[in-house]
Amino acid sequence: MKNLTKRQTEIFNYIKDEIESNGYPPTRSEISKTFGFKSPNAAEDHLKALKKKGVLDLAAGTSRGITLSNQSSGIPVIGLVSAGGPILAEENIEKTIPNNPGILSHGVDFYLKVKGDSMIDVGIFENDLIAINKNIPVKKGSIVVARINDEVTVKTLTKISDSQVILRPENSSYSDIEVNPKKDNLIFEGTCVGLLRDFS
Amino acid sequence: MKNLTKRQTEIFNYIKDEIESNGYPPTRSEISKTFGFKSPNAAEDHLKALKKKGVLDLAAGTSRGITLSNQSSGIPVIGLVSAGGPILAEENIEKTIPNNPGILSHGVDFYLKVKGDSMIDVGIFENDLIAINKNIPVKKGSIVVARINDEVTVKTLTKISDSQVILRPENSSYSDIEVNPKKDNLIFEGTCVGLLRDFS
DNA sequence: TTAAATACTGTATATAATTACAGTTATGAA
DNA sequence: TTCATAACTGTAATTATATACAGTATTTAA
Repeated sequence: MKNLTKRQTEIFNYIKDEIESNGYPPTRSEISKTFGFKSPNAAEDHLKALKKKGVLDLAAGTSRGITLSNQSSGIPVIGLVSAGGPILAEENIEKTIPNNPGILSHGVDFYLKVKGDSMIDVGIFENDLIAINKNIPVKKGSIVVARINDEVTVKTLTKISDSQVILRPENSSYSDIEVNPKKDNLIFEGTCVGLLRDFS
Repeated sequence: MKNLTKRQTEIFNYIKDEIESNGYPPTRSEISKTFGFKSPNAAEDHLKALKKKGVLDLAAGTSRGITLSNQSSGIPVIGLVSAGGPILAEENIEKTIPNNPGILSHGVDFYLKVKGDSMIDVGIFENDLIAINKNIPVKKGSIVVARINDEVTVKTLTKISDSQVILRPENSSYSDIEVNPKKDNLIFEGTCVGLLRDFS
């Protein structure tokens, strides 16, 4: 998101939520009422700012003519992760796909396109898209996206302690990966909350 | 859909399309303009009829306050198929989940909840939801939903001719199923176009 | 055959909604 | 210091929108 202020983020999220739950965007006065503005122009100003920052579009003269821009409405699909930067860096985003609230039980921050066959025993195949939530605390038994010394991998987390983390490939041809979080640089990028496969 | 007339179906589909492409529902006059009505009341009447038939909801006094009802916006998830009737019969619908245009390359008519392990070698596991399109012509190599003498099954179609159809389980513990369409009652319910798995 | 439903036209009005203009106050960058 | 941005209040006007009422003609189910 393009440097939204705290307040702008609040407004933007409200609009997004309204669209999702109501099926149509809010009016200026509905926004004002929600945030306690005494003038609908406060909402108007915010909408203009959000439009200027490219996160939404406004249809002139149209009631409730607010739409989320492509940039802000889609969920990024991450292909290969380049070394160094954050996983959601621009250069890693292969495309975005529409948000699909209600299909999975958890929220999805991004999709990761699966490489290799290390998880086929749990039915995760190459080129599947796995849905990742960044905020669920990782726990034993979960399928996690981990970054070990800048290499990103998807495995089942089978042990987690201060001195030892074990990541298990779900494929009998591969061996467990043991990581010492004190020595190695281990980051959990998120937990797998779903899987999407497209037969095209 | 609850016995919509031809005209009502047209109106309903237009509203659905507008919501999908614009992000918000149309007004009475937009509907009227599209269909050539000379009075916005024609649209009003249609909306009332569609509401009465339960396919949409109207928020009173609210501009563009049209929402598709759950019934009409969701895609049915089929659990166990009872013998005799059509696969999409009311009693087979376990729940509905929101439509997700843009995620899969083909349209989805329903989801089928997978039973058993006969397709695990292609990564289709028990309780996965497979997305089914009813209208794609079935062809060799596709994963299809077939009904053989009233029993519904998901298999790979490996041979199809007038006298012999072979359905292959993707699990080495199972054997091919040979069907003679002249003797057995064989119906193809659709082609698998995607897969959805929820890790909850 | 009769009433109800369908599919509209035509008119009218209250109110919902957008949006411009004129300000105020605070903050951070040039 | 000064200007741009942010975050509002307050007022007002045009226009967008919902929606009622009164009709007409046709089709469909009881």
